[in-house]
Amino acid sequence: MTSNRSTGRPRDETLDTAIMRAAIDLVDERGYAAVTIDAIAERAKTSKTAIYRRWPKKAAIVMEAFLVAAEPLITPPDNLPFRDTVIAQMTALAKFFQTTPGGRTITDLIAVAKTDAALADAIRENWLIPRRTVACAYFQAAQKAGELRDGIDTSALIDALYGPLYFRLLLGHDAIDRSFIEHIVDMAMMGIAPNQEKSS
Amino acid sequence: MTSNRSTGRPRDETLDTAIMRAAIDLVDERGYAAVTIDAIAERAKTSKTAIYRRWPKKAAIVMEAFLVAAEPLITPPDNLPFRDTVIAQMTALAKFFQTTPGGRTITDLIAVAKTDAALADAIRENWLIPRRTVACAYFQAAQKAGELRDGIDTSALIDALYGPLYFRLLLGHDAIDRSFIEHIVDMAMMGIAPNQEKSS
Amino acid sequence: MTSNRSTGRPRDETLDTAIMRAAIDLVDERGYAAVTIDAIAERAKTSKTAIYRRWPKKAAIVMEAFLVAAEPLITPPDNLPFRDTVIAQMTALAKFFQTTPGGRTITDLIAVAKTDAALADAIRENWLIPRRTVACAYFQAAQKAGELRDGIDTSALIDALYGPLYFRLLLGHDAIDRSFIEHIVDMAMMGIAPNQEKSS
Amino acid sequence: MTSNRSTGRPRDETLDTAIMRAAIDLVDERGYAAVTIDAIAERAKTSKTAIYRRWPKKAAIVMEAFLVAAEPLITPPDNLPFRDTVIAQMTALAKFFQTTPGGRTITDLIAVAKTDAALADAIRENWLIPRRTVACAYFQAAQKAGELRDGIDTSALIDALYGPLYFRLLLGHDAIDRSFIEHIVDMAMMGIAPNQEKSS
DNA sequence: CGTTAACCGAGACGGTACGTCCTGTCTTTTC
DNA sequence: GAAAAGACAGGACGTACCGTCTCGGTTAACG
Repeated sequence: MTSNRSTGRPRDETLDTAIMRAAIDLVDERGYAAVTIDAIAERAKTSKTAIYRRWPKKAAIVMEAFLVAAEPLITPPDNLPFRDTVIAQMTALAKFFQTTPGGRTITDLIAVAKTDAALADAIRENWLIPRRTVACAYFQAAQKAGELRDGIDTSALIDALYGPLYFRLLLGHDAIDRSFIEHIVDMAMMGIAPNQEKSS
Repeated sequence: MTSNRSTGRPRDETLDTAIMRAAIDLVDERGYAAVTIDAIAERAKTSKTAIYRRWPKKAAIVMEAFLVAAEPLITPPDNLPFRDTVIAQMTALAKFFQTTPGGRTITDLIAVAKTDAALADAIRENWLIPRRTVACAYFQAAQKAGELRDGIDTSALIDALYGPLYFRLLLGHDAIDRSFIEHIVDMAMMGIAPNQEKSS
Repeated sequence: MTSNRSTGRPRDETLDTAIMRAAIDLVDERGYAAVTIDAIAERAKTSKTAIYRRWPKKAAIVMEAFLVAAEPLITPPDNLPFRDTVIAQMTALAKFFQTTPGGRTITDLIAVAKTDAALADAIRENWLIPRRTVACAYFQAAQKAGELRDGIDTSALIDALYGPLYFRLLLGHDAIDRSFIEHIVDMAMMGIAPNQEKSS
Repeated sequence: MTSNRSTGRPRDETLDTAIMRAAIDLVDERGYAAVTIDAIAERAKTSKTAIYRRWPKKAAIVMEAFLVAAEPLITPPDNLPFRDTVIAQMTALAKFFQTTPGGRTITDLIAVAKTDAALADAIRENWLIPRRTVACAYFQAAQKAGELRDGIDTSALIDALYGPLYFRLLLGHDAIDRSFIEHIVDMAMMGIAPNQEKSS
């Protein structure tokens, strides 16, 4: 046990959420780099001390706030057809990224993670891997059910589907809309589907 | 011609390259965030003045240095078969990203671009779009030659191929090796190839 | 009471004096213009932040340091004869100017004050006027006691006595010694003394 | 002979005056410290090069400009009474200091001279000593003519008269007007005049 | 029911980098 | 060879944040 601290003034737990709320709002308003700890403290009507007592650095606050803001893991419903399930999942993710303060934050975090190994680990372990695990399970089930041809690397498949989405999100060179998602899925699908024949 | 300024001491053009060289080396050694303008000036044996006369901020120096380093990368598509050509291009890009100082820099630039609109524009216009244009032309030629089935959005195709690559590059959750590239290409290929037949 | 600020970490008051000490020593060693804020911070073993929190500019630091150094200089006029009192005061001032770090500083301050109205005000209000007020009171008492002839403008008298002293101090064209002070006083005295008669 | 340079483009002698004019005007407008060499060059519609070819530093330009602007040495007319002559000389000096750009500059020069020994020398040799020499001669003649009592140190007398004037000029604590000058002269006079008697 | 210990706010602390400004020198073309 | 234009190295400026610290003052559970 790390601490069974019993005496002393207990932490004000409303502060945790107030700080994360302030952090994620400010990041959404100004962009990650332009947000200072002082500004977060001011917005949350608290002090730097209270913040540093909870998190070691800005990235950690924003990371936790992002995870809280993120939708809980959704296991894909089994009843829909394969294509519809994949499109629904990708659409939900795109919507989260594009319409919520928390979602817009992930790109900043990914960006900063390039110079912050601890943050990179946190993103992978708390965001990426859980989602990949779910997706992987779904695809392997589909594979077993004969919906995917043999020889598909499910890990590469996940990247083939979600990679383009993150790519446009991070580079911003083109829209992430229904049409784009369908194109990506269909291009993958027809390669994934078994039983295809080709004339050379 | 941008300027026909004739009087006054001309700029020392060796300084331009010296500064960019220093910048990109330092970024490679210490990481983008840890590099200061003073350090660049010292490494390039010049002064901050000379640097600020040329570029408005660190990102601009590094961006130009990156572009110079990446210049020789554009290889005209050769006469190989479609699949080989695509794999060769992607492999070359992956190699640039992973083995050269300039290449390792792009992720930092993409990161910073999230809070620097001018840099984001610069990346799109000077790096991304030129490459996409070349790729687009290649794919459209292939389409005309009957190597792609109808209905393929070449823009989405580019993202389907390169998106996964950038995705792993930026998130670092898995390796970018020969096998991965082949998986991505093959998944795309088999959906792209015309004349396929499927039994549902 | 200047402030009843109660919260927050209190200022380290030893820093105030350490900074002023460093400032005035450096000015004495190198001359006002050659002293930098960084050098003061280094000498005082503190940071620029701490200095700028207290004073807005170099002149303000040095001004306050000068005043602190000059504080003990104000000696109440004693019971000596008029001429002796005046000579004693002028000698004390000359000695302060010529032999102490703080005293040598005043000329630099007067210099800078020519392009710094706030400093000029500070010098007048905190240095010049207090001393003139004391001197003025002394001369008016003497006037009442019949030691000065009527029609003497005490303000002009002060300038007549101290003006030559500052003049030589600032221009440095000649020595400020006992003999000079006596000459000045005697020239003034004989014009000031009422009812004087002289035999050639 | 220093140089009988015959070849090459001759110096543009109008530039000398243009630069000095610009320098002294700018000092008058903004104060010595706020004037930069670049600003002088711009105002004089010339370049820094041309300035540095002529003078080694800002102080030297301004010093020479001041001397040019200063009235030529005036030997006091013999025909006036002693008191009138002295008052006329002091009034002329006060007027120069207070109403002309050049005159307002001297205080800045004296100020800067405290940290510039070469300038201090220049001021003494080119401004102060010539004037003191003339005044000294005048007072010694007066002394011989019996207008001054014995034992007067003419050097101290000059300081007693002009010191208060420079003092008010430099400190700016009070006006330099006709009344002030008369007070100073009269206080000195009555001490200087031999054999004087006073009623009441 | 007082002690105790951690919390809270406010803000000072040492430190680092910033981007600007000025200095005095230099390098080039033009006159 | 001077003039003009402007680039050059160097160095101080004053500002902004960082992450740490020191205060006076809560706020509960423990004893």
